[in-house]
Order: sequence, then C-alpha cells, then structure tokens
Amino acid sequence: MYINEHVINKMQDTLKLAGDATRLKILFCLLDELDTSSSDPHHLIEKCVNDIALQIGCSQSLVSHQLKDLKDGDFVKSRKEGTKIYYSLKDEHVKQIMQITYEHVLEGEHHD
Amino acid sequence: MYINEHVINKMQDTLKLAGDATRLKILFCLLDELDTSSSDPHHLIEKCVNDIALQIGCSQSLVSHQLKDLKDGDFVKSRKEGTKIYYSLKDEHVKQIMQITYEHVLEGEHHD
DNA sequence: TGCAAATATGAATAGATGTTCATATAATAT
DNA sequence: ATATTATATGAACATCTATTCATATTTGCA
Repeated sequence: MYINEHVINKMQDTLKLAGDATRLKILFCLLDELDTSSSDPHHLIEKCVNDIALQIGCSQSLVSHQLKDLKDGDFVKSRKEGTKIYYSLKDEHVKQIMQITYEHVLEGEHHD
Repeated sequence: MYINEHVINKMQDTLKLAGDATRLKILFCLLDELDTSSSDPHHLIEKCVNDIALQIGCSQSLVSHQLKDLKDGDFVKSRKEGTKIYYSLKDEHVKQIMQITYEHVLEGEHHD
C-alpha cells in the first residue's frame, strides 16, 4: 500500500460513506440474501428508489439523496427503465467491507 | 448475516470510526510496513502517543483523543510501560477494512 | 517533596452531516 | 395537453464531530 494525503482523503470519504445507518440499510437491502429469484449466489439484486424506501422505512427523498452519494462513491450503480431507476451494488469491495465490519461487530458483542 | 437495528448501529459506529483522516493516519502509522525490526510479517508494531503525534504531524491532545475513540471501538489496544503508553492495532479486521478500502479507492482512480 | 515527562480530559467552537419539506424534472399514459 | 408516477434537487435546520486550548493526572526521578 502506497499511502499519501490524497489516498487518505479518498479512504476517509469511502469509509464515511459506509458509516451511516440509513446508507447501510440501503446497502443491505441491495445485498438481500433472502432473494429467491435466482439460485446464483452472485445474482445482481436491483431495486428502484421507492421499493428501497418502503423496505427500509425511510422517505423517498432521503433515499434518493443517499443513493446519489452512494453512487458518487462508487458503491452502487443505476439503470434506467421507463420512469423507474434500478439501483444495485457496484462491486465486491462494498460487500467485503460490510462483511468484515459485520464480523468485527459480532466479535465485539462477546465481551460487552 | 443477521441484520437488525442494533447491528446496523454498531456497524455505523465502526465505519464512522474508520472514516476519518486523522484516525486513518494513526492506524497506518501502527501498520507501518516499513518497520524492519522483525522479519515476521505479523510483527506487532507498538508506538507511544507522542511518537504517533510526531509521525503524523498532529498535536498530542488530538492523537490522545482519537486513540481513546479507536480503543473504545476495539481498533487498538494499549500497554503501559512507565510513563509511556504503547498502542498497537487490535485485530485483523482493522487491517482488512483498510486493505479493501484501499483497493476500492485505487480502482476508483482509474476512471476519474 | 518537588520537578519533568507523557498522557488524558473537558469545555468551547467552527464546520460538516443527516433529515425534512417543498418543489422541480422526466417519462408514461389517457 | 394534462395527469400521474417515479425520482431528483435545493434550501433550511438541528445535530454531530474534529480540533484546539488550557489544565489535570500519572509516573519516574532528583
């Protein structure tokens, strides 16, 4: 790893983006393991803004705002179809960060 | 992964903790690959508060504040020796989060 | 006991951030 | 054209956060 100020700032942006409850809910919503529409474990889950808002219990406006940030940070991508816009996770890094963070949190629970 | 509100909040705390330039500098400082005092790649690097402050160019007070947060979040541990307190990374999760985030940032650089 | 070194702590503050509300834009259908 | 559905946007605001400054605490040593 070659670290300089610029890389530090980018990493800060990336982790700050992940470090918000609403955005985490959106990401988990797009990661939903319970989706049974495909047997492929790497199946791409796509959801439109309103569906996400309903599922996580937040306003449409808030979800739209956060999706914009998530997209700017390369966490999600989008695809337009009619009036709807489908969002999905962009790459494996996001899933990995969520997975490791999840493990870290679980481990912390043991000695609380 | 079993996700509920509590887990989401803990993950938020963890990622928010990592998402700060000063704290990232501290963590990288404790991860320093350039340390040649041991040939063991898993060598534990310990540094006291003042040394960290000098190396990353921040005040002693700021570093102490941030180290407290990093310790509360299980990112670092400490060991007392005389008047000095030596800090080191606590577990592998921290390193992994840094590594993956680093890769994510590098990948993003390609299409900017 | 008194002094110096290392670290921790608390208050204060400026700046960043999440959320809401109202409104704008875009696409589709009647 | 008009209405409807879906999404985006911008301003406003309250809350959170990083940093600084001054000071307290702890340990070792003369």
